[in-house]
This record gives sequence, structure tokens and C-alpha cells, in this order.
Amino acid sequence: MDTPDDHLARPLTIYDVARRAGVSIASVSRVLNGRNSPRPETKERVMAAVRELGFVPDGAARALSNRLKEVVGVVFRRTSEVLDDAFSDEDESLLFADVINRGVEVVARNRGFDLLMSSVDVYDHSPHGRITSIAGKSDGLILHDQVLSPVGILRIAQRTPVVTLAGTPTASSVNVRSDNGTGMRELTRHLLVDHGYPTVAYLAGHADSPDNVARAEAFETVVAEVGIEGWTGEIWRGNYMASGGAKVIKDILARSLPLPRAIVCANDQTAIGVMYTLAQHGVRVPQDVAVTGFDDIPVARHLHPQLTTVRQPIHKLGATAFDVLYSMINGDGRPEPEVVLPTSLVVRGSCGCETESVPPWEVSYR
Amino acid sequence: MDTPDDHLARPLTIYDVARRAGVSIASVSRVLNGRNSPRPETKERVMAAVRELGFVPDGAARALSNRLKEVVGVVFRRTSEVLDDAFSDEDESLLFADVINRGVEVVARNRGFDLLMSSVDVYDHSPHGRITSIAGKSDGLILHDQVLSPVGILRIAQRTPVVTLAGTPTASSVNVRSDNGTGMRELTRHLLVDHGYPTVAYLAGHADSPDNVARAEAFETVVAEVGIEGWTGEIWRGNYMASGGAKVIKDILARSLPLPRAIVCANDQTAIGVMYTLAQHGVRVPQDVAVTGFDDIPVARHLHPQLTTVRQPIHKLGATAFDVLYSMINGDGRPEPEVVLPTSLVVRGSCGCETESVPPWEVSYR
DNA sequence: ACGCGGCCGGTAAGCGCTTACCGGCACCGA
DNA sequence: TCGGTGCCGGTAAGCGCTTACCGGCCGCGT
Repeated sequence: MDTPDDHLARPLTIYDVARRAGVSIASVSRVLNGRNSPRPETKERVMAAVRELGFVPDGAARALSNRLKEVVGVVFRRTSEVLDDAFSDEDESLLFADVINRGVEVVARNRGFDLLMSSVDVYDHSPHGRITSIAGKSDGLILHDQVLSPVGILRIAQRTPVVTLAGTPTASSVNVRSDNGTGMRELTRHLLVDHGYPTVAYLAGHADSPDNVARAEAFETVVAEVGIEGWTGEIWRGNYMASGGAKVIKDILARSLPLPRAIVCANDQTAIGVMYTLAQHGVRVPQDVAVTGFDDIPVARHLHPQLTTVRQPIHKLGATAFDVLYSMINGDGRPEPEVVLPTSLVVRGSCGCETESVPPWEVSYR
Repeated sequence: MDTPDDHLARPLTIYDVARRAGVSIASVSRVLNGRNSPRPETKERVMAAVRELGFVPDGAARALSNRLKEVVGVVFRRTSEVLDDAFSDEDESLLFADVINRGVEVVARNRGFDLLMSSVDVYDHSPHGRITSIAGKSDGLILHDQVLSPVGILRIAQRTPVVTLAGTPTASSVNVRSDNGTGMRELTRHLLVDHGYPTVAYLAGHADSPDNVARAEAFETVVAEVGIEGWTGEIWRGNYMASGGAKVIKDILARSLPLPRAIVCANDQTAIGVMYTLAQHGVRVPQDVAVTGFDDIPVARHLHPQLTTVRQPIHKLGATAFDVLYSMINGDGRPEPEVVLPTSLVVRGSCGCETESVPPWEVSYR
């Protein structure tokens, strides 16, 4: 009978199983891996021993021998602070990265891979060490936006397969992103052409994020097409977070500056902060000011009014990142340097359209 | 000059580094691990070689040698279906598990551990294999509720440190949960005593979830204290999801059954479905029917009215699970079989109270 | 000037697996 | 009956690290 503290003892190895089953370690390994079709009787005895002992093969030894860990590292950015032992963070910040990660997880799982996750803090000045450690424990890396400098990515990609998300391809890493341009152009046209709003602002995200740059450019393009001037500049600089959007609106109202007829936010979280702050000050959305987001995170349809935004295939972004990485790990030749997934405009109430309501939980990500 | 395809070649080992630096592999290892204070000159040469080659030590080999992987496995339940290649899931279902996982990640990171994540599908009938694989790749396991049967947990906990979340302790695994009873009693009293509602129903979660059982019991206790009868039973059976809550309300309205003055939902997601469906049918919350949740997931404060609920220290639940597991891995004696974290009533608008509004994104989990 | 102690750093064993290689045995055909 | 042919399954090497052990060298004390 096993004692409850057994896990403090020397762990079991295939030698123990082999001895118990009266066979050699090779046979145990073969049975466990279904190789070389062992004789039914041998298989039986080994399985019995495994069951009786509760044997679990050591993944590290397996990986070392196989040169395959069946693990992919995922590194994402965490925008939270740890103060004393209270965690405070922007709740919505959870969603985007986590939905991507789940997309990765689902397809990884089908290939027998598991996810090794690690986050990088915004204030972390040397994420290189962490990422190196993850790299050593996995067969390949998926790096979210803003976790490592392009130089750092290049260095690490030289020796490990790397896929970046919403970043930029390098000489040896592949990038997966969604088509910011098309979605943003569609959205901006909807506001300026379909609704005919005379003034519009772009509330930016991180200045150095490729996503933000692409969205800003698409916005500018359409605004120029229509022949008006988009409001941008210092005061319209956000940070992808609700608090950033809120701050921008507060600043503008505090200085008694005028508001545009429509505000295009760099992402949904920013829009949340904007809508909330406008409501606080008695500005009605969409009657006085229309507000739009980008991403279509789940909470977007819980807002009042529901948020008009651009749907990114968040789940699929993750799934694709894994697929690409998987083929790199298998050395199926070097794939395209970049994979771009389509986006689509999602019209709900915050732009000024009348829409019928769909239960917020009935969503499907493709 | 390295070619971009270098990662297809034989990976670097400490032998390569040693040769390049003109020292032995032992020295390389010592420098890399800061052991045995090597001479500054040696250290320099090794570091230079490491830098020049872009060497990353192999985690599997390290783990095998060290008998420590610095990885903890986290297994959670995924409530999504994969149809063709479309993923559909309940968006809010993301939150609870993911917040816990982030709590785990933050503290794990401080100890140099990474998270190996894997989900179990609701329809997965033999999660044992997956979990065994995870167990082999990690130093210990954190199992969310409903991922493995108690018997399965017991088997695996015999050989690996295991911490369960919102489950039940076994002879060799520790459970971490929050104090469902106190929170639910406070909440129910608030509705029945402070508000004086004459009728109240409990909309249940999974019948076999310990959390659900504890919440139901606490509810019953207070209801009995007050001397009224709580509405429960078959028709009030949900499934922890918004769709389940919606279905219950639809059924009741379809059959023209009466509604209670207040509905206590087993969790926040259920409440979301309930509030939405009531609104659809013109039933006002809280004027006609008060609705409450449990968990305080981030989206709770984006609802209209904002949801009155019981705050679980979600983040801390994860953090604590890791701390306990860490001490088990280090063999610091067997800890308490169960750790219970406090909950607290969060009064917002959906119970009928007037509350001033706080920006939904300014949240802190403790 | 010689011996001894301490400090570095090299050699080699071993962590728990997978698998190439090979030997033994049963069964077939001649 | 005997050699050939497969099929199983055992033996042992090797995956890339860490570290116990030991030998060499330098500097000190006598």
C-alpha cells in the first residue's frame, strides 16, 4: 500500500516498471509509445505494472532523448502592477491576450503540445532572461506584441523558431497579424460617408505598436479621401487602456476644447474609458458623439450602447500562430514571413446605427 | 555569419560554448548558474562565448539533471465547442479561470517557475491521459474545478504534488477555495433582511460542484432563518453559464409561472443571462426583480444595472494555490488539507440599492 | 627551500528516457 | 532434419546538462 507521502520518495522510473513487469526497460518504453507492436501479453504485463505503480514517465528525460518537448512558449505582456500584495489591473486587458492564448491552446492540444506561459511586466527592463528561460524549455516561441525589442527577437529567433503576434517579421521570425487597414478604412468610411459626420478624431494607442501605426494610417487615408481633417496629435494619445481613453476625454473637457462628432479609438478598451467618461459629463453617445473601438473583445457588446468596432479574428490569430510555428518546428521549409488575417466591421449602436440586440454571450470567434 | 536557417542545424550545447571559450563544460555550467565563484576572467570568456553564439541552455537536460523543472502544470476546464473550424464559446467563461491563472503566474514567476497550461474539454471523457502528460512535464499540478474525478485526483496526487481549486481535499492533495458560505449568507441576508424581499429563488450551478453545493446550503440556511421558503428545484437548475440562466427564465416565462422578487444566481455569468432575458421580456431589474451573482468577474460592473455580487479573491486564489504547491514541491512537510480565503459582499445596483458609480476599469483584486 | 592547504577548474558519472543494434527463437520451405 | 527468415525483446549508447571528486598550482608558514 502506498503511503500518502510517497511523492517525497525517489520517483518511479521505467526501471521500476520493468522490474515489476518482468521485462526490459526497452519493452516498457515501446509499450508506452506504441512502437514496434509488442506482443499482447507483454503489453498487458507492462500496462498492469504501470497502473499498479501509478507510473508517470518523466517529460524532461523524454524530451532530452527525443529532442522534442512538445511544448510551445507563449510570452505576453502584463499591464498590471503589484502593490504590496494587492493586484490592480485593467480588467479588460485580460481579454485580448487570453483569447489569443486560448486559440493557441486549442490547436496546440490537437498536436499534443502544451503551452508554457509567461508574462512580461510593462516595467520589466530586461525581459531577455525570462524569455531565454522559456525558450530553453520549449520547442518554439509565440511572442505577443510589445514583449521584446526587434533586436531581441532577432537574436532569439536565430536559434529557436519564433512567431510574433501583431509585430513585424524579422529575417528569421514569422509575424501573424490581422488586416488593420481594411477594417479601419471600412469603419472610418462608415462614420464619414454613411453617417456623414463632419469631424472625427483618432484616439491613438502605443505610438510604437505596429497595429496602432497601421490603424492611424488607414484612418488618415480615408479622412483625406473624404476631404476633411482628422483630429490627432498630442492630446489624442492614449495607451490602449480604458484609463488612457478616460484621461484624454477628461483633459479635453477640462480645457474646454471642442469634441469631434465621432471618436475612433485605437482599441475597445480605450473606447470603454471614453464612453464612460463622456457619460459622466453628460455627453450622450451616440447622439452627441459617436464612439468606436477596434478588436471586438467580448465585453464590447455589454456596453451601453453596444460598441461598434472592428472584429479581429482573435481566436484564429492564436490558432494560426501555432500552425505556423508548428510547421517551423517540423522544419517544413521557411513559411511566408507574414500571415495576415481578415477583419470585418461590426456595426452596433455606438456609431449611431439602430441595431437589434443579440444576447451578448452568443458569440462565435472564427 | 549565421544563416537564418540555423535553427535547423544541430542545436548548440555547452560543449560548443566550452570549446569557444577555451574552458571545460563544467566551467560553463558554473558560470551560467553562478556556482563556485569562478575567476572573473573565466566568467568573462564564458559570457562572451555565450553571447557570441546566442547559446540557450536546454531546459529538458537541466531538469533531468536537477530533478527540478521549474514548471507547474495548470489544468482548467474549457466550455467551448469546436464546430468545423469555428470556435464558439461563452465569452465570460474566459474570465474566471483566466484571472486565477494570472494570479498563479505572477507568484510563480517570482519563484522562477513557469506555467504549463492545458485545458480539458467538457466532452473529454478521458482527461487522464492529458493530465498525466502535463504531470510528467511539471513539478506539480494545479487542477481547476471539474477537470478530473476525485479518484483520478487521488491516483495522480500519490506521485505528484497536487493542489485543487474549488474542489475537495483528498488524502494527498490540498484544496484552495473561497469561503462560499459567509459570502452567500451575507448576500442572502442583504436581500431578505435589508431589502425585505418576500420571495427569492436560487438559480443553481452544476449540481456536483462543491462551490454550488456550499452556496446552495448557505442560501437555504438564511432563508430558513428568516422563515420563508426559497424557490429551488428542477426548473431553477442552471449550468454556471449565461445561456443556462437565460434558459431558466425563458422556461419560467413560457410556462407563465410566477417570478420571485429576487433571484440569487450561482455565479455572475448566470446572472448575465438572467438579466438579459428579463430585460427582453420587459421585466425591470431591480424594480420588478432583483438579481445577484457570485464571483465578481470584471464584466459584472459593466452590466446595467451594475451587478450586486459576492467578491471572491480570484487573483489571490491562484496565488495561494501556487504558494501551497510550492511548499509541497519543496517538501516543507504536508500543509493544511484546505485553505479557505474570505469573500465579501459587493453591493451595486442590481439588488435594488442606489450606488454611486466607479469607473468599471478601476478594480483591484486582492 | 620545502610542505601543506585552499582555490580553480577539469574529468566523468549519472539524471530517465528512446532506439539502434543484435541475438535468440519459432516457424517455414526444401 | 536443417538453414533461412522474421519477429520480439534485451543491451547499451547517448540525449545535454549538473556536480562530486580529484589533481594541479600558487602562496603561505616554518
